[in-house]
Amino acid sequence: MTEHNHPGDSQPMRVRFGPSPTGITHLGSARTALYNYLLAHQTGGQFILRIEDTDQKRYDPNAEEDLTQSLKWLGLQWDEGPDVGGEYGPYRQSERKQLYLDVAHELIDKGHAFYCFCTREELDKQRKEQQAKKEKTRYKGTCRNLSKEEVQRRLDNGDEHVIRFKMPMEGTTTVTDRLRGEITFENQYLDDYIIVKSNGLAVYHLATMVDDHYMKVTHVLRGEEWIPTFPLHARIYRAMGWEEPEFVHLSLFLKPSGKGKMSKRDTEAMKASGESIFIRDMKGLGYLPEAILNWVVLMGWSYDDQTEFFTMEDMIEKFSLGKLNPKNAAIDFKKLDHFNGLHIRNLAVEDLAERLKPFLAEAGYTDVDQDVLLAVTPLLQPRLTTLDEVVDWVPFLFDEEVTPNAESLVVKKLTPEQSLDLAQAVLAVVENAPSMTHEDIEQPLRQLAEDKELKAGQVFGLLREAVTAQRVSPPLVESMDILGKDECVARLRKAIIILENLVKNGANNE
RNA sequence: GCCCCCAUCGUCUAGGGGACCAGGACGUAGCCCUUUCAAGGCUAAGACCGGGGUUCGAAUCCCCGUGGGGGCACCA
Repeated sequence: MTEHNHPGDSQPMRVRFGPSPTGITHLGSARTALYNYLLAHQTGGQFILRIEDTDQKRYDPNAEEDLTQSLKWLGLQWDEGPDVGGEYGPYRQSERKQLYLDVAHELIDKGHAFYCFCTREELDKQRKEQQAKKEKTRYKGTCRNLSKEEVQRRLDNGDEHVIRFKMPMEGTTTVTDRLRGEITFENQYLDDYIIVKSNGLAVYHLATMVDDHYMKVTHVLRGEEWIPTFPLHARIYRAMGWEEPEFVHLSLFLKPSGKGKMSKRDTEAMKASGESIFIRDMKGLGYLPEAILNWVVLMGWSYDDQTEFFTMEDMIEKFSLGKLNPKNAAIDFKKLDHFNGLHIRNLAVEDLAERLKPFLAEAGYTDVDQDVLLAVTPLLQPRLTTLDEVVDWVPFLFDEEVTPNAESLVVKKLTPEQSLDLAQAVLAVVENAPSMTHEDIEQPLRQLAEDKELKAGQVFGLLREAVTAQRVSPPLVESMDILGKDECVARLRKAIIILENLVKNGANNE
């Protein structure tokens, strides 16, 4: 176990989030970005957004837009980045090509890197041979010790080439990860990694180290999938004589089953069941950014043995590298639902009402009455798990025509005739009440139930169907109050007609 | 196949040699509250991967197994 807190943890941290624009922003990225954001804000440092677009083949022009939209929606605004600038720009790797080349050449001059003219075909062949012989796969070193003259000759000749890092053949490389302590690799199992491609663009390994150095990044937070190439990264730093930042390799998110990382197939299966790991989808699914953040911050980090509800403010105050957990975590959407409910309940009524509007609009309720919305929102607040559920609760308030179901109007344990009779009695109570408030309506209705030797539930059940025509609804009396007495009376009359018809038809059938 | 990381309830986790017959949360079950549905309150079941050490004492430290995960590209 490493110590929990390092002396440098309270110094301003310069951290960066470096996504490659190749796909849709997902939960794993959101967590990395969040941790970075938290650290920067907690220490008064800077959160840098750097676009790592050195792979032109996989480049997706929509990815960057999706990324910035997702981060902004989550509330993770960066201090420096391609759109906002900063004194260490540019913040897009494709615009920093020369810088990487300069470092690569310096590495060559210092004897830490070399030009390689081997063709892909040769390389593939070598690799296959090694695999067939069950040997470790490592570059054979054909171009490792070419003479200066030979190199110059082939360069002048325009021969296609890459630049490789010269990894020692023997000895070990020890690197330090914040969560795991020292990790030692045997150099013989490492490789002479390509650091500049034949098109002249650096690969991740070079570009990112160069950027982190020149952008004065103090703490690198990245996924654990980078541990295998960590020795290369450390060696680049050391070869250049740069001071290494602190490296923190975060645990990976596993699919809900806990078996492996999310694959494309998994994400599609998820969508079918109304779940998604893509931030832009989660918005439409009715999740709050506050809830997503709260959920995700706890996948790999904890505060103490009790507290789990966190606002952004809480997280900024309480987050710490020392409490990070290196164990991979399976995604659990049930827990997200829980946090979403918690954060919905934590919202101010006006705020929640505003956030419900897009979902109402989606269902066709484009011009809802603001007063009605504000009146019903507190009733919905403890009942909603996701925002989209609002449409299940409010049709009775916003639909033009509300028609109760005849069968449902028949009260439990009563005949249609008795139900009709009861409905008329209920109508009388409602008509006589001065208002639809608890004080004016609840007690008379209970009295009615008592007089008729019925359970309160039977009376309220009939009334609920008549007034809302919904199987479930917000609390009845409050709902009636929102509707107003006149509307309640009208709906009750309509229900009575429906019951009368039922009784008539029932009689005919007999 | 080779290299690396990880290992506490089904899941997320607390745990830093004695405070642990292992605590919290989600989920599950039951009860209470209740006009529907929730929310809320209470309760229950549920875990230290196995084996060796070290130690008076191990969930905690070490080793070996096993299991899970990741990496082995002119992708990141």
